[in-house]
Amino acid sequence: MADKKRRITSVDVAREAGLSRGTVSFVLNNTPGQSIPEATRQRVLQAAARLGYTPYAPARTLRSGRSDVALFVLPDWPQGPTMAALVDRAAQVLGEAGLTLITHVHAGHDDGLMKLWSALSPAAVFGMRPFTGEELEGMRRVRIPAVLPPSEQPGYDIGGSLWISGVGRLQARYLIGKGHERLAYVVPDDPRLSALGRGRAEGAAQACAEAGLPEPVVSTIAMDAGSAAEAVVGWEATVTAACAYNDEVALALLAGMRAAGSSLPVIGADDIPAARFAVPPLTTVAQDSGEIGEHIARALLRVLNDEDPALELPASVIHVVERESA
Amino acid sequence: MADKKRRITSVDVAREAGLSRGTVSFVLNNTPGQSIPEATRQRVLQAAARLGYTPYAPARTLRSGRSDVALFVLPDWPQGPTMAALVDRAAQVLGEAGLTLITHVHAGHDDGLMKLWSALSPAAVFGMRPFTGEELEGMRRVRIPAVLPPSEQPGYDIGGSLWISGVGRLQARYLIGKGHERLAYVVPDDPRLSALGRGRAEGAAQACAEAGLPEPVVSTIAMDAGSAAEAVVGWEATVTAACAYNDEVALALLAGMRAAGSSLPVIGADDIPAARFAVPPLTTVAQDSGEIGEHIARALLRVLNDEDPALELPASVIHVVERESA
DNA sequence: TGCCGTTACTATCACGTGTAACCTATGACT
DNA sequence: AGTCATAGGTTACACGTGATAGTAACGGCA
Repeated sequence: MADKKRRITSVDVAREAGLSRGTVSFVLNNTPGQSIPEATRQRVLQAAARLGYTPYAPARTLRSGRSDVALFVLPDWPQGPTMAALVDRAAQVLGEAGLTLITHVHAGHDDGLMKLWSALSPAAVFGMRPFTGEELEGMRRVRIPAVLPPSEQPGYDIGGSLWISGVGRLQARYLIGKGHERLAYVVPDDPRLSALGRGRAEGAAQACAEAGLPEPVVSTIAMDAGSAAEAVVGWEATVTAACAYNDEVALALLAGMRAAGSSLPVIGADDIPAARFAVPPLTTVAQDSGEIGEHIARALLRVLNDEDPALELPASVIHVVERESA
Repeated sequence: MADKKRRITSVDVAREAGLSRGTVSFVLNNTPGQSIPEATRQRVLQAAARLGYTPYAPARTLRSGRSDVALFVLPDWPQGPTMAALVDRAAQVLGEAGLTLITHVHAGHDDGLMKLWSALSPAAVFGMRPFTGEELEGMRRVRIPAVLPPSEQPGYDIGGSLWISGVGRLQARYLIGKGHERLAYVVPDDPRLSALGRGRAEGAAQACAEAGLPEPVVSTIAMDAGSAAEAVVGWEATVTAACAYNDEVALALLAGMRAAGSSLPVIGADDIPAARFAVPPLTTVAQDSGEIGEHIARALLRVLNDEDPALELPASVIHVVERESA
């Protein structure tokens, strides 16, 4: 076999079928407005199958100006199963529309994103984190058809506020509904999470304001029981319940309270698998990440069709999972 | 602005600089064997910067036959921070070599991988899970230069055995070192995890055999405390300590033992953040995922240079984190 | 018969890039 | 003065594909 050398192109298929390359292309793309007898069509299809022909994406993209990959830019903070389910479902929906979903974790410690666009020239990009002005400018330059950063981009807030401040709001409302009036909001000291942490804390603050209550005390902790215990002790008797930025922080908080000998209601966020096994089992705000993923995918597809992307994400995609910690 | 219409090509840069496109290309790629005076070089560079020129990847790939994206195929089972750190580090190493790392979670419920190769035509592919024969055949067809599935491919076992059976072996050895002679190995009932679960259980079995002990009892549990309690009760008094497939299973097991009123030593795997906050804090096997990521990246690069990829992964990348659960 | 319309194709261009081949002054050397 | 090497470029081709324009054969119809 001359295997190692050349890739199989549509020219090979044409030769094998005894037809011209144009005809092959018409058949393989079922180009509308062409009349092709069934016999010829089969001849092409079988020749292609026999040779194992696969169209070469770069050439196709170059010619048509449209690639069929969609790109999700993920932030580098730790991603749980929530995000995985979201991406999985989005991939499924986009796949039905002929798009392949790719994810890229971008740590932000370099200008990798620029390279990424030029390396992929994706048909659509969605950012799980807001893009910087510089990044947006770069995308504008290479004319990427669809951009949907969560929030911060007016008109493009695909429910970003729901994931972020919405979660905080729901946590606070739940505790307020249980009769608590002085809340704490606990965020981790990981700088990568600070933006998101602030956003959720603000959501909680809004809920408090709506209920005519004072703002929550915001405490930053390191991810160990000692640091959490310090924070708990610092609240003295003023705080009666705490929201955690996510379940891991909530677990740290529970550990801290065990160490400090205190015991306050705690509500987490994300419903990680470990939450149900905590002591006590953790009450938390869960997201229907599959639905969110589908939602994002559909919005991307609408943007690709030059339609209005702004779909409202139903509030039902986040809800409280009540266990015993609050 | 005629913004929306055309993308900026090297022709535009050439016109702006008052030179031919060839010269522009030579400068931008600093092609060796060309003599270009500094003045001209600057003229080109500044023109490119002024216009915000970015080379168009599909065209470049088409011409050169070599794309600069590397692809990690991730399995669809839940990925923790371990995998994230691995990918992040690998992306960094590959980035230094001019490659952009892309990840794709493949649920396996379709033929998406085929599409993926044709959509990306990556320079290199690494699979976090073994590939099927069909998939390998597809890759061979489109002539993807590098393939490094973990294990199962002779000569391509880039330490796969270390992550899989190696972890199980280390868990069992630790418990054996503590004087236990009858072990259980607990795997989750998630079918996506069964292959990996079996692999780790086999590692534990090997360690037992080496120590002249009977095989571990393998128990499959659903991820809730009730199911875990059942398994624990089923062991009666024969089992004196348990290895868990991962930390989440270990946490379930601890919850199950609380429910069943028993208390056996348990060792987990992966060292997720929640492990240190468990009751009791979880002893577990941690992996230095950054180092593993770097390792994989370097192996990929070697394969791209037609060198031998087989690097030994040092055993030090996995180690026991001793806490109180075992 | 002459003209038209349809069928079933083929020939050709364009996409943007990398690079081998070619071209033209300018000195240097015999 | 003639030859030649070299710096400093320019031209032309190839990569594989999608689509548009063209063309030969053929049937229908006046």
